[in-house]
Amino acid sequence: MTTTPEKTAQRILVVDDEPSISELISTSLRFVGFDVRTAANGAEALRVAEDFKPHAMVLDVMLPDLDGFEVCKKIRNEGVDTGVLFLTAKDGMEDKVKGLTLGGDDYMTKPFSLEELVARLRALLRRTGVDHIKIDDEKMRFADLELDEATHEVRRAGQMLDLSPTEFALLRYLIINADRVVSKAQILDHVWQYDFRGDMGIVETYISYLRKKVDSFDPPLIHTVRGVGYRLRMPPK
Amino acid sequence: MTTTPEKTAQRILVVDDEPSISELISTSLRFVGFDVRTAANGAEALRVAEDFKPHAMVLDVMLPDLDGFEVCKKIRNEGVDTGVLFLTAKDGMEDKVKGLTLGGDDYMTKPFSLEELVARLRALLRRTGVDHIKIDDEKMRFADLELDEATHEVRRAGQMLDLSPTEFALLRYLIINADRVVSKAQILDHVWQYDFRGDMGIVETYISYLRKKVDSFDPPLIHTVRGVGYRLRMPPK
DNA sequence: ACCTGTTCTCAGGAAACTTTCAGGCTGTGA
DNA sequence: TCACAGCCTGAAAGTTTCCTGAGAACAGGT
Repeated sequence: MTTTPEKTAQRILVVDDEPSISELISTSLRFVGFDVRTAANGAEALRVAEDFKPHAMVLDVMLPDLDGFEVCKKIRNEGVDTGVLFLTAKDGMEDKVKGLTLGGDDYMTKPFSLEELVARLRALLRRTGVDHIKIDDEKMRFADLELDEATHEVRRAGQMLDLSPTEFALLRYLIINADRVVSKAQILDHVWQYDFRGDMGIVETYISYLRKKVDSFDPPLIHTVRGVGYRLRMPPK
Repeated sequence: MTTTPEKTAQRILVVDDEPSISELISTSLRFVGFDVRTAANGAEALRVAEDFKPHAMVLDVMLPDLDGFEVCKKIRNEGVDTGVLFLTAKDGMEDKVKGLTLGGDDYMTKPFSLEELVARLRALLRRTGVDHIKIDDEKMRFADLELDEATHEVRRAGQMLDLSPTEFALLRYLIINADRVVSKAQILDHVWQYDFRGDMGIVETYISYLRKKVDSFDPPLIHTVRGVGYRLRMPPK
């Protein structure tokens, strides 16, 4: 996708009281090019939002002081026009959040995968339209590979491939990082849910699956960099 | 949310004293492209209407100061020519509303589904005819499927199908989002009433019903995308 | 009150997907 | 060239998701 470093990085405010989660999210978002700031509670969020004027927020529903909805409402009342991606534990809370997905906001239940988070956040920004910033359309491409978020279709050389959800997420991650080497640990962190406690063998397994489907064509695009990780690229001719 | 004030967006005034409802409605309407303003009571509604000149209003019958009919009457006396979609709780009121809802106006009882609200509002605008604004016609199509908003009739390959209201709404939602994957959560949010507390199993059930009726033909159009949602599409040839 | 069509819950089973594991292969450094 | 760590891949077990039938609950009309 060659995400050229945007002139005006989009500003994201991350609000979560668990430092580990908060940090996990913010480093990921920075990594993919957002301008991130964090807050650990509602009051701080309000303060930060005031002059940071985020384009979007990642907002835990359950905060020590206010709840996420309050925070959201207050910030908007302050005139900050921002989309919100709510985070919620996988419990009853889900219901409460549902209605909000209509306005263009969105929500995810914990635990989630970081890829998923980024994908949703991008979709959200696209909808809530900060239109002076160039937003990539829903299709990602690399070489003769084409991956469509909206339809979940993947093609190679025009031919449709049938991928499972995990395969899809893995390929998306590779495309995002096209031409760069990504380690198995990175892949695990971004494609799997953040609390996954399995071994990295599973990445190998999925790379193998992907190769069978994606690289049954010529030339192969998924390359192993021994001792380091994997890399998506055109082979030098 | 941003929604850069479109040149020709139709203006809707939402009047409801419950902020949560008001917000739910207005964000939804903005999301589908209307230019929305809100008011929390009759007096404010009059004030806003005066210079906003809405093409239509969504108006709660029960307001803290005036009742919805009064508001409606006064606004029209001011010379603002606007259709009205009344909202009413599901109680005795219904009959009264029915009687008073003449002309091109319409009403719905709470809770409603947001898709329904949008559909009705569009129908209303069509009737009260702001005809310099281009309006989509009442029939939606996808492949050999044909769905008529006005008559609530559905055909596949020219043959009439008999769908229940929920089935109809679900199919409409799928057609609106033809070719894109929609998650069960999205479906639930848009097709079911906003306070529905059930689980997503019901979506599966209704998809199953729809398939029996709609996809007893060839080719099947309703496809499941495992782990993601459903998608209406022509199968690849 | 009764019938009818509709909505919703539930549970079994089928299928798809994920994860683990182990044996074999390969590249690299000694 | 050998040995070994790193990698690949098939197979099987484990888990999740989806489909569908059956029936309870409900509403509207007669």
